[in-house]
Amino acid sequence: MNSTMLSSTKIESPWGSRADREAERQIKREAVLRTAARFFNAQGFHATSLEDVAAALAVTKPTIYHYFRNKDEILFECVRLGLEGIRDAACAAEDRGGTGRDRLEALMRQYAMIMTQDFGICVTRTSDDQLGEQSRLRFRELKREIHNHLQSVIKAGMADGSLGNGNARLVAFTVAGALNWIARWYRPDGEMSAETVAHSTVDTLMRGLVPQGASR
Amino acid sequence: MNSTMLSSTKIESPWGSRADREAERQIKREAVLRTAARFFNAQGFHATSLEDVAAALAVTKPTIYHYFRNKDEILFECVRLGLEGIRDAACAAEDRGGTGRDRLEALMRQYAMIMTQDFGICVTRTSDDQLGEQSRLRFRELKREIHNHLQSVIKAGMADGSLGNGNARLVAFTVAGALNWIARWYRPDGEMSAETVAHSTVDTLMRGLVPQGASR
DNA sequence: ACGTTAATTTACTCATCAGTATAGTAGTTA
DNA sequence: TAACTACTATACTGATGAGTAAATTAACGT
Repeated sequence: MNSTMLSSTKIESPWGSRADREAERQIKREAVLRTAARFFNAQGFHATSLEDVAAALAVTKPTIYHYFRNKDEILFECVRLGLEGIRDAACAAEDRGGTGRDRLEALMRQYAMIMTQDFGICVTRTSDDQLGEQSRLRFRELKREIHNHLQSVIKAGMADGSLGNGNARLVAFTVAGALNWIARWYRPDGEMSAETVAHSTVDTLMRGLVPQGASR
Repeated sequence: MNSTMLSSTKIESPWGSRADREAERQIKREAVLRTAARFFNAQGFHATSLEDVAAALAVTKPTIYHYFRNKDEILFECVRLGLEGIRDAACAAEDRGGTGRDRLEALMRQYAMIMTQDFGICVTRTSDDQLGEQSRLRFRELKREIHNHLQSVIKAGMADGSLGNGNARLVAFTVAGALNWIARWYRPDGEMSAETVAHSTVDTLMRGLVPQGASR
């Protein structure tokens, strides 16, 4: 390539070095988070040292500290990604129209799917005592937000008659428990696909254990 | 009291010093376990030092080591008590007669109740990476045993028609998730009694979310 | 070429906490 | 009273791991 072929003023690349760098940085941050989440899920938060994470990425610990303030921030970002995924699914479900039951079903399916993924699993396995004071508050805030969405969709369904009546708060906990628990037992390398698990779990919750149409 | 009233050979007390001591020892062991379980539940296992536990009992760390080999043994004993409670409830439910559905309902109620208590909460909050190699195996063993009981009662109900058909393994996970989750949100000082929560959660699982008698 | 900034390393510090060595005390037995 | 055992405390060791200081290299803009 001959430089005479270019005009004197160099064309600003849309992938200018500034943005490039920033993108690189984000990619690296994400890699750290994903790796960390997998370690946390496999060995637990406290049993995972940042040296483990660094080694898995073939770098050293201070490199990680170049991207994150501390271990707490890493854990929080992991659970944030998981929780925001669920929250977004909840918002999408609410906007989607249909009966309360339809919306709840969509929400639960999405929720269940996230529970089979790295950051979703991390959410269920993280208890707030593992986070620092600030993160703990935001963690609780996000969880409460999701619980409120869930509860409100359930209430809507009870109101429009598409769901049976009951204590919406308690029903929400029951649903959340069943869905969250997926993260504890599901193995991606097992026989069932995530979709099958999600579908089937939602179905069980919706229809209950007693035979359909059974008197009571 | 006059010693001449007693025959020359002293009567061996059933509360002889030997047995007395042993009983004292058990009481102290239990106090340690209960205190430890509460700390574990409130702050997490790793965030709880044995000095914390000792201080709460107004003794020092080496005293605890006089009753337990190590921290791992303490955690394991806590979860063992919780898990054996559930297992015993499962066995009792199986022996109790009635349809599969009746037995499942009894089992779930008991299970739910245990999930509102110290050692039961400890079970749900403990992940096996927190235990040593040996304890981890026994922990998993006990959990599997419970899962098997649960699954077999569900299968029995499906077979005798008192429960709707489905994938028993997956249904068992759904049930276990909803029940285990109680330990995460239930607060004894809240509005609902443990009995109410247990009853209501079981009811939701049994009847499902859709209105009864709904077509589909 | 030159200074600046991002990225990464080696080699540390520092705190925490599980677990122990050792010694002292109280009650029991002979 | 002497020896023994159970129990508890003081004062330590040792390992682990979070987080940092400082030096090094690579990349970029001017």
